[in-house]
Amino acid sequence: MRVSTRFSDSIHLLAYLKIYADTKLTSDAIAASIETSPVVVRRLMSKLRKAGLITTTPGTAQPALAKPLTDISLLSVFYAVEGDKPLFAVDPKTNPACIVGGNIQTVLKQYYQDAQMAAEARLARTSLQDIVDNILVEQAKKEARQN
Amino acid sequence: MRVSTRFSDSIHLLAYLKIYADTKLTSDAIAASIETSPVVVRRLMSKLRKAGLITTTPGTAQPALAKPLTDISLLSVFYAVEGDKPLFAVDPKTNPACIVGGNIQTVLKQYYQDAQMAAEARLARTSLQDIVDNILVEQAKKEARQN
DNA sequence: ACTTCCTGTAACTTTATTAATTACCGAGAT
DNA sequence: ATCTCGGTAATTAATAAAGTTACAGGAAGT
Repeated sequence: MRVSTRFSDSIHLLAYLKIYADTKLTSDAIAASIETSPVVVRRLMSKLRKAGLITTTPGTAQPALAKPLTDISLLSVFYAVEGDKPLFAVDPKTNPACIVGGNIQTVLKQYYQDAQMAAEARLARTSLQDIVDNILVEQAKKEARQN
Repeated sequence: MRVSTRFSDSIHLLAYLKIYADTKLTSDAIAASIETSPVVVRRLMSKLRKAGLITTTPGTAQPALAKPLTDISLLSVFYAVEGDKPLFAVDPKTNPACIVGGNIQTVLKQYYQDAQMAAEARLARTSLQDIVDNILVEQAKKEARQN
Protein backbone atom coordinates (compact mmCIF):
# COMPACT_ATOMS: atom_id res chain seq x y z
CA MET A 1 0.00 0.00 0.00
CA ARG A 2 0.87 3.53 -0.31
CA VAL A 3 2.07 4.80 3.07
CA SER A 4 -0.05 7.40 4.84
CA THR A 5 1.39 10.88 5.37
CA ARG A 6 -1.81 12.28 6.88
CA PHE A 7 -0.28 12.60 10.33
CA SER A 8 2.79 14.49 9.13
CA ASP A 9 0.78 16.62 6.74
CA SER A 10 -1.65 17.58 9.50
CA ILE A 11 1.14 18.69 11.81
CA HIS A 12 2.52 20.65 8.88
CA LEU A 13 -0.86 22.24 8.30
CA LEU A 14 -1.35 23.27 11.92
CA ALA A 15 2.16 24.69 12.18
CA TYR A 16 1.51 26.61 8.98
CA LEU A 17 -1.65 28.16 10.44
CA LYS A 18 0.43 29.49 13.32
CA ILE A 19 3.53 30.64 11.50
CA TYR A 20 1.68 32.16 8.54
CA ALA A 21 -1.29 33.48 10.52
CA ASP A 22 -0.89 36.90 8.91
CA THR A 23 -1.24 35.65 5.34
CA LYS A 24 -4.16 34.46 3.28
CA LEU A 25 -4.76 30.94 4.56
CA THR A 26 -6.45 29.43 1.53
CA SER A 27 -6.32 25.71 0.97
CA ASP A 28 -4.35 26.53 -2.17
CA ALA A 29 -1.65 28.34 -0.25
CA ILE A 30 -1.39 25.58 2.34
CA ALA A 31 -1.34 22.95 -0.39
CA ALA A 32 1.59 24.72 -2.02
CA SER A 33 3.57 24.40 1.22
CA ILE A 34 2.75 20.72 1.71
CA GLU A 35 3.07 20.10 -2.03
CA THR A 36 -0.25 18.37 -2.32
CA SER A 37 -3.64 19.30 -3.71
CA PRO A 38 -6.06 21.79 -2.13
CA VAL A 39 -8.67 19.06 -1.82
CA VAL A 40 -6.35 16.97 0.32
CA VAL A 41 -5.80 19.99 2.55
CA ARG A 42 -9.51 20.58 2.91
CA ARG A 43 -10.06 16.93 3.73
CA LEU A 44 -7.45 17.11 6.47
CA MET A 45 -8.98 20.33 7.79
CA SER A 46 -12.35 18.63 7.86
CA LYS A 47 -10.99 15.94 10.17
CA LEU A 48 -9.14 18.44 12.34
CA ARG A 49 -12.29 20.51 12.65
CA LYS A 50 -14.38 17.50 13.65
CA ALA A 51 -11.76 16.73 16.30
CA GLY A 52 -12.09 20.27 17.66
CA LEU A 53 -8.54 21.35 16.84
CA ILE A 54 -9.39 24.13 14.39
CA THR A 55 -12.34 26.22 13.30
CA THR A 56 -13.18 27.07 9.71
CA THR A 57 -15.78 29.14 7.89
CA PRO A 58 -17.25 27.85 4.67
CA GLY A 59 -16.71 30.18 1.76
CA THR A 60 -13.94 32.19 3.30
CA ALA A 61 -10.31 31.50 3.95
CA GLN A 62 -10.27 31.79 7.72
CA PRO A 63 -9.08 28.58 9.31
CA ALA A 64 -7.97 29.20 12.87
CA LEU A 65 -6.57 27.16 15.71
CA ALA A 66 -9.29 26.32 18.21
CA LYS A 67 -6.90 26.31 21.15
CA PRO A 68 -3.37 27.40 22.01
CA LEU A 69 -0.70 25.22 20.44
CA THR A 70 0.59 24.25 23.87
CA ASP A 71 -2.74 22.51 24.41
CA ILE A 72 -2.56 20.39 21.27
CA SER A 73 -0.42 17.26 21.55
CA LEU A 74 0.93 15.26 18.66
CA LEU A 75 -1.21 12.40 19.93
CA SER A 76 -4.45 14.35 19.57
CA VAL A 77 -3.47 15.16 15.99
CA PHE A 78 -2.73 11.50 15.37
CA TYR A 79 -6.11 10.43 16.69
CA ALA A 80 -7.83 13.17 14.71
CA VAL A 81 -6.55 11.97 11.35
CA GLU A 82 -5.66 8.31 11.86
CA GLY A 83 -8.31 7.28 14.35
CA ASP A 84 -7.36 4.34 16.51
CA LYS A 85 -5.53 2.57 13.72
CA PRO A 86 -3.10 0.12 15.36
CA LEU A 87 0.61 0.54 14.68
CA PHE A 88 1.10 -3.22 14.55
CA ALA A 89 -1.40 -5.31 12.64
CA VAL A 90 -2.61 -8.64 13.94
CA ASP A 91 -3.32 -11.16 11.19
CA PRO A 92 -7.05 -11.68 11.70
CA LYS A 93 -7.35 -14.84 9.64
CA THR A 94 -5.49 -17.82 11.08
CA ASN A 95 -6.47 -21.44 11.56
CA PRO A 96 -8.58 -21.73 14.74
CA ALA A 97 -8.02 -25.48 14.82
CA CYS A 98 -4.32 -24.93 15.47
CA ILE A 99 -2.99 -24.19 18.95
CA VAL A 100 -1.01 -21.27 17.57
CA GLY A 101 -3.57 -20.02 15.06
CA GLY A 102 -6.38 -20.28 17.57
CA ASN A 103 -4.78 -18.17 20.28
CA ILE A 104 -2.14 -15.92 18.83
CA GLN A 105 -4.43 -12.96 18.15
CA THR A 106 -5.43 -12.69 21.79
CA VAL A 107 -1.82 -12.86 22.90
CA LEU A 108 -0.32 -10.50 20.34
CA LYS A 109 -3.03 -7.92 20.89
CA GLN A 110 -1.85 -7.37 24.45
CA TYR A 111 1.81 -6.93 23.61
CA TYR A 112 1.07 -4.75 20.61
CA GLN A 113 -1.12 -2.53 22.73
CA ASP A 114 1.65 -2.15 25.30
CA ALA A 115 4.10 -1.10 22.60
CA GLN A 116 1.64 1.27 21.00
CA MET A 117 0.80 2.88 24.32
CA ALA A 118 4.48 3.50 24.95
CA ALA A 119 4.74 5.29 21.62
CA GLU A 120 1.55 7.23 22.22
CA ALA A 121 2.80 8.37 25.60
CA ARG A 122 5.72 10.00 23.82
CA LEU A 123 3.44 11.65 21.28
CA ALA A 124 1.24 12.91 24.11
CA ARG A 125 4.22 14.53 25.74
CA THR A 126 4.99 16.73 22.74
CA SER A 127 2.85 19.75 21.85
CA LEU A 128 2.54 21.52 18.54
CA GLN A 129 4.21 24.50 20.19
CA ASP A 130 7.33 22.34 20.57
CA ILE A 131 7.16 21.55 16.87
CA VAL A 132 6.76 25.19 15.87
CA ASP A 133 9.60 26.21 18.19
CA ASN A 134 11.86 23.60 16.64
CA ILE A 135 10.92 24.61 13.11
CA LEU A 136 11.85 28.21 13.87
CA VAL A 137 15.14 27.13 15.41
CA GLU A 138 15.98 25.06 12.35
CA GLN A 139 15.08 27.99 10.12
CA ALA A 140 17.30 30.32 12.14
CA LYS A 141 20.18 27.87 11.83
CA LYS A 142 19.66 27.77 8.10
CA GLU A 143 19.69 31.55 7.80
CA ALA A 144 22.78 31.78 9.98
CA ARG A 145 24.62 29.40 7.65
CA GLN A 146 23.84 31.61 4.70
CA ASN A 147 25.56 34.66 6.20
CA MET B 1 -1.99 0.66 1.73
CA ARG B 2 -2.67 -2.80 2.77
CA VAL B 3 -1.26 -3.16 6.26
CA SER B 4 1.59 -5.61 6.66
CA THR B 5 1.01 -8.79 8.67
CA ARG B 6 4.57 -10.01 8.15
CA PHE B 7 5.49 -9.27 11.74
CA SER B 8 2.52 -11.15 13.20
CA ASP B 9 2.88 -14.01 10.75
CA SER B 10 6.57 -14.38 11.59
CA ILE B 11 5.87 -14.60 15.31
CA HIS B 12 3.20 -17.16 14.46
CA LEU B 13 5.69 -19.14 12.40
CA LEU B 14 8.37 -19.19 15.09
CA ALA B 15 5.87 -20.19 17.77
CA TYR B 16 4.66 -22.94 15.47
CA LEU B 17 8.20 -24.30 15.05
CA LYS B 18 8.43 -24.62 18.82
CA ILE B 19 4.98 -25.97 19.62
CA TYR B 20 4.83 -28.38 16.68
CA ALA B 21 8.49 -29.35 16.71
CA ASP B 22 7.56 -33.04 16.62
CA THR B 23 5.53 -32.83 13.41
CA LYS B 24 6.50 -32.48 9.79
CA LEU B 25 7.38 -28.80 9.47
CA THR B 26 6.74 -28.29 5.77
CA SER B 27 5.92 -24.86 4.48
CA ASP B 28 2.54 -26.30 3.52
CA ALA B 29 1.74 -27.32 7.08
CA ILE B 30 2.84 -23.95 8.46
CA ALA B 31 0.88 -22.15 5.76
CA ALA B 32 -2.25 -24.04 6.77
CA SER B 33 -1.89 -22.70 10.31
CA ILE B 34 -1.29 -19.09 9.23
CA GLU B 35 -3.87 -19.48 6.45
CA THR B 36 -1.60 -18.18 3.76
CA SER B 37 0.34 -19.70 0.90
CA PRO B 38 3.45 -21.87 1.27
CA VAL B 39 5.42 -19.39 -0.79
CA VAL B 40 4.68 -16.63 1.67
CA VAL B 41 5.90 -18.88 4.47
CA ARG B 42 9.10 -19.66 2.63
CA ARG B 43 9.63 -15.97 1.98
CA LEU B 44 9.27 -15.20 5.67
CA MET B 45 11.60 -18.06 6.58
CA SER B 46 14.14 -16.71 4.14
CA LYS B 47 14.21 -13.41 6.01
CA LEU B 48 14.30 -15.09 9.40
CA ARG B 49 17.19 -17.26 8.26
CA LYS B 50 19.14 -14.27 6.98
CA ALA B 51 18.60 -12.62 10.36
CA GLY B 52 20.03 -15.67 12.10
CA LEU B 53 16.83 -16.63 13.91
CA ILE B 54 16.30 -20.02 12.27
CA THR B 55 18.19 -22.56 10.20
CA THR B 56 16.78 -24.40 7.20
CA THR B 57 17.97 -27.05 4.80
CA PRO B 58 17.07 -26.78 1.13
CA GLY B 59 15.10 -29.71 -0.14
CA THR B 60 14.04 -31.04 3.22
CA ALA B 61 11.49 -29.91 5.75
CA GLN B 62 13.75 -29.19 8.68
CA PRO B 63 13.42 -25.61 9.78
CA ALA B 64 14.77 -25.16 13.31
CA LEU B 65 15.16 -22.34 15.75
CA ALA B 66 18.74 -21.08 15.77
CA LYS B 67 18.63 -20.10 19.44
CA PRO B 68 16.47 -20.62 22.51
CA LEU B 69 13.18 -18.73 22.39
CA THR B 70 14.15 -16.79 25.48
CA ASP B 71 16.93 -15.24 23.42
CA ILE B 72 14.67 -14.03 20.61
CA SER B 73 12.84 -10.77 21.30
CA LEU B 74 9.84 -9.50 19.42
CA LEU B 75 12.02 -6.60 18.32
CA SER B 76 14.55 -8.85 16.62
CA VAL B 77 11.70 -10.50 14.73
CA PHE B 78 10.36 -7.08 13.75
CA TYR B 79 13.75 -5.99 12.42
CA ALA B 80 14.17 -9.29 10.60
CA VAL B 81 11.02 -8.92 8.54
CA GLU B 82 10.25 -5.20 8.49
CA GLY B 83 13.78 -3.81 8.48
CA ASP B 84 14.04 -0.32 9.87
CA LYS B 85 10.73 0.76 8.38
CA PRO B 86 9.53 3.76 10.40
CA LEU B 87 6.22 3.47 12.25
CA PHE B 88 5.40 7.09 11.43
CA ALA B 89 6.02 8.34 7.91
CA VAL B 90 7.49 11.76 7.23
CA ASP B 91 6.16 13.38 4.06
CA PRO B 92 9.38 13.63 2.05
CA LYS B 93 8.12 16.10 -0.52
CA THR B 94 7.28 19.53 0.91
CA ASN B 95 8.06 23.04 -0.30
CA PRO B 96 11.63 23.92 0.74
CA ALA B 97 10.94 27.61 0.16
CA CYS B 98 8.44 27.62 3.03
CA ILE B 99 9.57 27.95 6.63
CA VAL B 100 7.40 24.98 7.56
CA GLY B 101 8.00 22.88 4.47
CA GLY B 102 11.72 23.50 4.59
CA ASN B 103 12.28 22.35 8.14
CA ILE B 104 9.50 20.06 9.24
CA GLN B 105 11.14 16.81 8.14
CA THR B 106 14.16 17.42 10.33
CA VAL B 107 11.96 18.24 13.31
CA LEU B 108 9.42 15.45 12.94
CA LYS B 109 12.11 12.85 12.39
CA GLN B 110 13.39 13.40 15.92
CA TYR B 111 10.03 13.13 17.63
CA TYR B 112 8.97 10.16 15.52
CA GLN B 113 12.17 8.38 16.38
CA ASP B 114 11.59 9.01 20.09
CA ALA B 115 8.13 7.51 19.85
CA GLN B 116 9.31 4.56 17.81
CA MET B 117 12.12 3.85 20.24
CA ALA B 118 9.67 3.78 23.11
CA ALA B 119 7.61 1.18 21.26
CA GLU B 120 10.70 -0.79 20.32
CA ALA B 121 11.86 -0.85 23.91
CA ARG B 122 8.63 -2.63 24.80
CA LEU B 123 9.09 -5.11 21.96
CA ALA B 124 12.65 -5.75 23.09
CA ARG B 125 11.42 -6.62 26.56
CA THR B 126 9.23 -9.50 25.33
CA SER B 127 10.69 -12.81 24.17
CA LEU B 128 9.11 -15.42 21.95
CA GLN B 129 9.09 -17.68 24.97
CA ASP B 130 6.63 -15.26 26.59
CA ILE B 131 4.45 -15.50 23.51
CA VAL B 132 4.52 -19.30 23.45
CA ASP B 133 3.77 -19.43 27.18
CA ASN B 134 0.78 -17.16 26.72
CA ILE B 135 -0.50 -19.14 23.77
CA LEU B 136 -0.41 -22.32 25.85
CA VAL B 137 -2.19 -20.59 28.72
CA GLU B 138 -4.92 -19.37 26.39
CA GLN B 139 -5.25 -22.83 24.93
CA ALA B 140 -5.55 -24.37 28.41
CA LYS B 141 -8.27 -21.84 29.29
CA LYS B 142 -10.13 -22.79 26.14
CA GLU B 143 -9.97 -26.48 26.91
CA ALA B 144 -11.07 -25.88 30.49
CA ARG B 145 -14.16 -24.05 29.27
CA GLN B 146 -15.12 -27.01 27.13
CA ASN B 147 -15.31 -29.39 30.11
C1' DA C 1 19.14 -44.09 -11.31
C1' DC C 2 14.57 -42.67 -10.73
C1' DT C 3 10.88 -40.83 -8.38
C1' DT C 4 8.88 -38.02 -4.94
C1' DC C 5 8.75 -34.36 -1.83
C1' DC C 6 10.51 -30.40 -0.52
C1' DT C 7 12.98 -25.59 -0.43
C1' DG C 8 14.36 -21.23 -2.58
C1' DT C 9 13.35 -17.61 -5.80
C1' DA C 10 11.80 -15.05 -9.55
C1' DA C 11 8.03 -13.18 -12.14
C1' DC C 12 3.48 -11.94 -12.46
C1' DT C 13 -1.35 -10.99 -10.80
C1' DT C 14 -4.62 -9.55 -7.43
C1' DT C 15 -6.19 -6.79 -3.73
C1' DA C 16 -6.30 -2.91 -0.62
C1' DT C 17 -5.10 1.70 0.79
C1' DT C 18 -3.89 6.30 0.00
C1' DA C 19 -3.34 10.42 -2.56
C1' DA C 20 -4.60 13.07 -6.66
C1' DT C 21 -8.02 14.74 -9.76
C1' DT C 22 -12.41 16.34 -11.39
C1' DA C 23 -16.64 18.27 -10.53
C1' DC C 24 -20.20 20.64 -8.23
C1' DC C 25 -22.88 23.03 -4.43
C1' DG C 26 -23.32 26.72 -1.60
C1' DA C 27 -21.31 30.42 1.60
C1' DG C 28 -19.10 35.05 1.97
C1' DA C 29 -16.97 39.25 0.26
C1' DT C 30 -16.58 43.09 -2.93
C1' DA D 1 -23.88 39.80 -9.59
C1' DT D 2 -19.67 37.95 -9.67
C1' DC D 3 -15.61 36.01 -7.86
C1' DT D 4 -13.33 33.38 -4.47
C1' DC D 5 -13.28 29.81 -1.55
C1' DG D 6 -14.63 25.80 1.57
C1' DG D 7 -16.93 21.21 1.78
C1' DT D 8 -17.69 16.81 -0.28
C1' DA D 9 -18.62 13.18 -3.43
C1' DA D 10 -16.99 10.36 -7.16
C1' DT D 11 -13.43 8.74 -9.98
C1' DT D 12 -8.68 7.65 -11.20
C1' DA D 13 -3.81 6.78 -10.36
C1' DA D 14 -0.04 5.18 -7.59
C1' DT D 15 1.94 2.01 -4.45
C1' DA D 16 2.67 -1.75 -1.28
C1' DA D 17 1.58 -6.20 0.27
C1' DA D 18 -0.10 -10.75 -0.35
C1' DG D 19 -1.28 -14.44 -3.43
C1' DT D 20 -0.18 -17.33 -7.49
C1' DT D 21 2.43 -19.71 -10.93
C1' DA D 22 6.53 -21.67 -12.38
C1' DC D 23 10.77 -23.82 -12.13
C1' DA D 24 15.58 -25.06 -10.66
C1' DG D 25 17.80 -27.89 -7.57
C1' DG D 26 18.57 -30.55 -2.89
C1' DA D 27 17.46 -34.77 0.07
C1' DA D 28 15.72 -39.24 0.83
C1' DG D 29 13.52 -43.58 -0.31
C1' DT D 30 12.92 -47.17 -3.50
